[in-house]
Amino acid sequence: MALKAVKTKVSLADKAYRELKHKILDNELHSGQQMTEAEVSVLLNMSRTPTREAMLQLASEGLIELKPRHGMRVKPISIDDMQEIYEVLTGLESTAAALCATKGLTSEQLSLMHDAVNTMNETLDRDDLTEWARADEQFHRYLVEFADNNRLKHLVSNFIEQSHRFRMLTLKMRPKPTNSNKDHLDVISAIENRDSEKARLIHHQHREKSGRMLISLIKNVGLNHI
Amino acid sequence: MALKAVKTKVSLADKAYRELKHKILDNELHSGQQMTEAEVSVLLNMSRTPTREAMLQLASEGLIELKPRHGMRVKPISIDDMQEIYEVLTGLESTAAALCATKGLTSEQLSLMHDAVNTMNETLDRDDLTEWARADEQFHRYLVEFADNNRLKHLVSNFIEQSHRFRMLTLKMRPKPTNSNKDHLDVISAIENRDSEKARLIHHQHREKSGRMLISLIKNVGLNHI
DNA sequence: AAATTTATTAATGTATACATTATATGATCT
DNA sequence: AGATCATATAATGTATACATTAATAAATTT
Repeated sequence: MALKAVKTKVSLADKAYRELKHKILDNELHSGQQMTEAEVSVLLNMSRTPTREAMLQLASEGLIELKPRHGMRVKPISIDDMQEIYEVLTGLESTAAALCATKGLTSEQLSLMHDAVNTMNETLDRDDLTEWARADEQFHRYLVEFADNNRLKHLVSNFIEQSHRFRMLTLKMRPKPTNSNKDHLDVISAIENRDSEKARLIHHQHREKSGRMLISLIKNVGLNHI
Repeated sequence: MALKAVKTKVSLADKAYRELKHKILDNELHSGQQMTEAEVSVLLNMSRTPTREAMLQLASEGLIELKPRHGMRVKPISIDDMQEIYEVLTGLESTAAALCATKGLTSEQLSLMHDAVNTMNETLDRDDLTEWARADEQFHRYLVEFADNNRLKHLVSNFIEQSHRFRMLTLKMRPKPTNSNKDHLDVISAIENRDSEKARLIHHQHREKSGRMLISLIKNVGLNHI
């Protein structure tokens, strides 16, 4: 039996969206950097139409801003922006934690969350902060995915992306996150016990605290924007 | 001195977006109704390009879904969708209530909220449910606006829009909302007392209860979608 | 009559052309 | 040198043309 190549047709607009987003999140396109539609279409090697659609989408997601006759600009994130982003993200994830406790999780789901906590411990032990951050984000994404609310999941994903650059910037500046996992385990425990208020509260305090710390780190370095 | 006409240049894409949105929210375009790009461009009397941009935006906001070669479809809202929407909306608005209490409101802001409550009482007294709903929504929008977080405000606005059709559908089916304003006043009081947990909790229970009621009303009529 | 195959049509995604006009540049004046 | 005005240019928003191909209709086979 001949093996057929699986061919998923990706539109150019979708390709443009993904590539631009990747360049922004990985700092290949810097904060404040401007590009006209024509420049973006040259960069991505396609006509203006799909790049324009991609840019409109990224603008609605808050990663870039569009200025007529000046094209797109990678949105600098001010301290106020960070504050806003964290307030929303904290509220959304706490809602997810509460929903997990209300709806209940399977043992497989709980196991995955424990795995993420274990990975965080291991990566901390060997001082691998990048991998720690990955496992941390994975834990948070599980929390939201298992809340079983697709709209919530997409919202949180967008806010995690918006916060990506300042989380990565501060990763090497912050104290080693040795207490993080106590909160994570307490949240898991509250979920297991179906205590939605406790799950919500613990996670809320956890997120609020880390948001405050990130913001003060950035302020202490004298940055107004990133 | 000659009076100059104030001219704000609105793009056709923006015009298309607003008109389509208006038609959906006011049920001029019915749930499940399909239109190809060409049909929409005839309806709106413009070329496909701006209508396409408008449709992409409305799709990302969840009011329509796009299906290649079939165009757009006004998104029917299932019971599950309603549940999701209310879970998110409840979480977001509760976050706003808590933020209002944390940040504190001016006496003007508090006065506006009291005005909305008074309007609700008056409209209830004369059995004007449509105006009551307007005042109710106004109260909720104040809550979010005064939380002073632009991202949160836009999110809530989008979810209020998504919930608009089923709120309007159930408006005449629901019991007269005689207890609503006790909750509203309690929230205002908690905000005045700078008690963020209490503001959050009261509002959360309030929203959760009304969400459950709306959903059960729709189920009792035997509808799976609206 | 139902199932399968073939041909045709039309819908989208993209590229390109065009019109409008904001912005940059250059010239002139103070 | 700085301010103002005029002009040219280029960026966007829109319309239109084109290529691809999914979906539908028609023809053929069972």
